[in-house]
Amino acid sequence: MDRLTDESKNFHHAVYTVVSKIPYGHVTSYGHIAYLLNKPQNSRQVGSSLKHYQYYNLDTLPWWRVINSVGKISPRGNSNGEYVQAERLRDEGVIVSSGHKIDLEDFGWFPDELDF
DNA sequence: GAATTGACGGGCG
DNA sequence: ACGCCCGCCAATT
Repeated sequence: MDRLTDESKNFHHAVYTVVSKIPYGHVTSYGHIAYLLNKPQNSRQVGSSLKHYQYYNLDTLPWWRVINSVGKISPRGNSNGEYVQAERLRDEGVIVSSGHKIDLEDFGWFPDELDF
C-alpha cells in the first residue's frame, strides 16, 4: 500500500512540516500550503498527503487546521471525517458554522513565506 | 498502461 | 452565495 516515488515522499514530508506550523486555533488552505511549497498547482496533492498521514500520524499532525480556499471543511467521500474535523476545530476555539464554514478573516493563517 | 478519482482552485454566469 | 466547468497531477483502479 505504500508504493511511492522519492519525489512524492518528499512532498508528503514537506506538507507535514508546513501543517505542523499552523498555529493552534487557526486554519489555512490546501492551496496555500501548495503555494508555500512553491508548487501552486499541487493543491489536490496536499489533500492526498493528509489522507496518507491519517493512518499513523493522527495525533501529532494537526490535519484538522487545513480547509479549502473558500473557508469550508472539505467533504470526504463516504466518511464522517468532515464532522470529526469540525469538532476538533471547535475544541480549540474556532467558530465553525452549521454549514461547516469558518471566517478566514478571524481564523486564517496565510503567511507569504515559510520562516525556518 | 489507459482511464478514473479526488480532504483542490479559480473563473464565470 | 451558489453551482458548473475546466485545469491540474499523483494515486488508484
